[in-house]
Amino acid sequence: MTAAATGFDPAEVFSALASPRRLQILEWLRDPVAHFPPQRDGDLVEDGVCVIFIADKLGVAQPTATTHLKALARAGLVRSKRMGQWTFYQRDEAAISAFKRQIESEL
Amino acid sequence: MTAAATGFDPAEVFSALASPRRLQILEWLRDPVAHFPPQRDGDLVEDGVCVIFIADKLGVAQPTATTHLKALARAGLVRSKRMGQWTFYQRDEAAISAFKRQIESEL
DNA sequence: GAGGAATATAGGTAACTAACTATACGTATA
DNA sequence: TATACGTATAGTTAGTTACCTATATTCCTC
Repeated sequence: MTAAATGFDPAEVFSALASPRRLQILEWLRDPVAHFPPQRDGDLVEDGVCVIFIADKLGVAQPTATTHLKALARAGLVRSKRMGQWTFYQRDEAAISAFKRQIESEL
Repeated sequence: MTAAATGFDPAEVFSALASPRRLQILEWLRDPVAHFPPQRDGDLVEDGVCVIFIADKLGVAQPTATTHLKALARAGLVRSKRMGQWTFYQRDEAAISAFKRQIESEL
């Protein structure tokens, strides 16, 4: 019931979080302006951060970063926004808060 | 700093939680009396639940259950207590609460 | 001290994950 | 319209994980 109600599969969310790389991404995305350079197209805060910035900062190839970001998105922790040739990723704060509440009561 | 202060490696704890089996174990251990038969040696609540009960209820072989339980113990979520030939496992509520607080502030 | 019981360890296999390179796809620009 | 750029997908490889069976270890009991 609870999983269906919130839309979370707890094991999937925990799997997404079970990676230093992905935890690092989530931390950076808490304050994109502090961690990434300005973007030409798309606002760091309003739209999110483009894949290449994240790949570079992580020190991994772009497809690897895409995989990590899609894992976070599948878990519901981040949202992606496609704008032209860019895909911007940002935290889904509402979903993250909902997940925290679920942990608080169920763990 | 935070990880060292609490003793948690967040990625390791999340890895431990990234398994339906292990989440199930943690849930059962919230109320051992409701989920397991009485034990001859060792109190379900005071001492914890023996490995075989957990293996049987999970429907896996005993070594598999041991592996899951050691993963939870390494993450700090459960404590094991050896009494004679039995090893009893119980939740470490203080550690679980500390982890929840860490998530609340850091995630 | 021999046998049995509970747990741990060892060893093996199948499935999954993380990383890479190469390439395809879609959009913008020259 | 050709080219370049950002992202996604495909394919490969190495490492990890989950499970099993078999066996070792430890402890209790007779």
